Amino acid sequence: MKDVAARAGVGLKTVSRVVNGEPGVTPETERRVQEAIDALGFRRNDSARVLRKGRTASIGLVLEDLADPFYGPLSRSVEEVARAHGALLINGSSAEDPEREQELVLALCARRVDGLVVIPAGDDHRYLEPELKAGVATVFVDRPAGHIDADVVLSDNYGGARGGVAHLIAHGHRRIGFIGDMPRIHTAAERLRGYRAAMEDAGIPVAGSWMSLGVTGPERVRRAAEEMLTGPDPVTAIFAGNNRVTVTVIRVLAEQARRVALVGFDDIELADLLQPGVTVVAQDAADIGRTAAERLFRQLDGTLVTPERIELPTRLITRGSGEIPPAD
Amino acid sequence: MKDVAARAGVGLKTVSRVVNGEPGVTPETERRVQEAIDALGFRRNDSARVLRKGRTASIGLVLEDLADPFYGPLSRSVEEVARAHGALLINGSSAEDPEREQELVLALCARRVDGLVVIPAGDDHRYLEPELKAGVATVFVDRPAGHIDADVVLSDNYGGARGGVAHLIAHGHRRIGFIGDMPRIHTAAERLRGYRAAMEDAGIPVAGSWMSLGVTGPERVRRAAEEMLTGPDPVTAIFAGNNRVTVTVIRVLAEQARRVALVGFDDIELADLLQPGVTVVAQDAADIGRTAAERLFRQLDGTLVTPERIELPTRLITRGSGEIPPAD
DNA sequence: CCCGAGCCTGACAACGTTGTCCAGGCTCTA
DNA sequence: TAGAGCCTGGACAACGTTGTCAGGCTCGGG
Repeated sequence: MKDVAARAGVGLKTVSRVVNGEPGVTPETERRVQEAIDALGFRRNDSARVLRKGRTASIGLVLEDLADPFYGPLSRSVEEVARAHGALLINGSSAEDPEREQELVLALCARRVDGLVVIPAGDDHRYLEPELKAGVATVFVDRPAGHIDADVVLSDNYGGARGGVAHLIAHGHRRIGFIGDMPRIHTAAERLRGYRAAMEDAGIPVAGSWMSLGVTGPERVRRAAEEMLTGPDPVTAIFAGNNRVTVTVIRVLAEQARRVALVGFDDIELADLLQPGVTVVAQDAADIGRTAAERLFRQLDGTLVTPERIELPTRLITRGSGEIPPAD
Repeated sequence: MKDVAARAGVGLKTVSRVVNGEPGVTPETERRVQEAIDALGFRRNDSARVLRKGRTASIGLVLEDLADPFYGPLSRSVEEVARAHGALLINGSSAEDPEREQELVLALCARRVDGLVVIPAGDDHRYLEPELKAGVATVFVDRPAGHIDADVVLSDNYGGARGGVAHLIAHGHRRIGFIGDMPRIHTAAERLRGYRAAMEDAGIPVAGSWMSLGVTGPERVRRAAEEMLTGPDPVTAIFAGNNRVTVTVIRVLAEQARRVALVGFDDIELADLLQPGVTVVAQDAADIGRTAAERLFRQLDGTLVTPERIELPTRLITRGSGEIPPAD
């Protein structure tokens, strides 16, 4: 900028004015400055700008895994909202590791992002307290924050799972299996709670062998599914706790002789083209992201003060697999 | 930092030393400083640090659409490499709009990212020349840069498409349709070229009605597919130019009475579970991202100087749909 | 002709950090 | 015991930008 000023024969501040489109510059002067800028290939240094102004016009997004199809649309919708507010998006994957989450979040805070959208991996977020006090807007997504009071936007995991399992029960099933993630993950716990509630509503006692918790990785899901299908009290239907589980269960069921019903939590692409189509409890990732990001910017506006918990409804999409009657 | 220094009763520089783990501080002093840091919830301001040091330890990733399943694994692998180098990832979607691409890239340059990974939307990147000269490491991905000399990492689109079409020809097809994106997109053009080459290799003249170019959006793809299936010279097989096209074509074919062969470019999830399984020419998005990011950091190291074009091989995965014989 | 109002413009400090340099106190050796 | 050398700690400038403020200019009215 110094160079530009020198070349245009004007003061530093005048260049700054031109660069920022501030008023009070003669067209002639502006032309000279613009010319110098082009000639020198000058680009404003936003780091210095941030240092001076205090706002970075960027928000951080910490999620579990960018490669997971659930987070693609979510990131995208957060990005769109950010863009509408002139902000950039910095994002990182925690890989479901609390320590990595904290490391990422603090790195983002050190960058002085204006706000944070966090899909928590850990369950204690007290480390964020100084940042919150310092004015970093924060919205948690998909799972609530631990030990601090903060905005959270999530799906109705409990209600969705309950509805999905009730759907299976309505189609005559009583021996229904549940395969889900580690219950320390909030969504997994809530979906399990929904499963139990639906079973209890119908007065069906749940056998321990019907529930497989903390199961991750295709091989373990496969083993869990096979066990509940061939065990002493074999299930006639399976409720899959998330999209990764659903996919593996589909593979397992395709190998089975008897027809087993399936309802999965989270929609998956092409679910309607499979034979049978996969019935799912769908959540709208884009909507979740948009809602969270909008709340974030309202926090920044000052429009929003009190932390709130926003639960978005899920939708049961029937496509065939959930309507298969029990085979016993 | 000033406050911390005051509270600990030491000089500014000493705090800086503690924060950065520099040697030359007595354990006792360090303890006092650490205590003050904790008490005040101090976090180093990286903007100021960047301003002083010149490096931001962040890289920008500009892609077409974060929500596209092809880019999820790509982003993730870029992120992993960045993480290994202690850098954060800022990313944005160009939505296939050249202007938005430029806007994003320049915003990232203004942030002084150390490097850029760009999946180009436009075909003229001369606007980047001053930045390149200023030392911003840049790697293009998936498509080459326009009018500038820069690193590019991409799949062998030509060879992959040619192989995929040859596969159909080997199974007896002669009337093979091609549905692809706008030929101004490099990948689309290359795949089209591969299609033509395979047809020519087999001595098959291509009817104009077999090629549908610049087709985007499910409705238009659907119409294109239906036209080439029911037209005057109906095709017995379709080569789909990208994953979005493939998905729509699958839907259309599922509604057809006669069996039509299909090979798609890009793998899609659950392709093996469909009836029939979908034969695809797969590219390894994670590998592409990793290769690009590694080149980027080698540019930053100074290990790499001359721009290069790196073509990664594709892989034909046969699952059934591409092995259907012609139905006429 | 003088004065005040209004418009451009530029000098300067400040944002928070780090690199450079120097001072003071200490230990060790001759 | 004096001098050399090391270790610790601090003062200061600089990174590139912007907010503040004041100076100089023009113009119109009295």
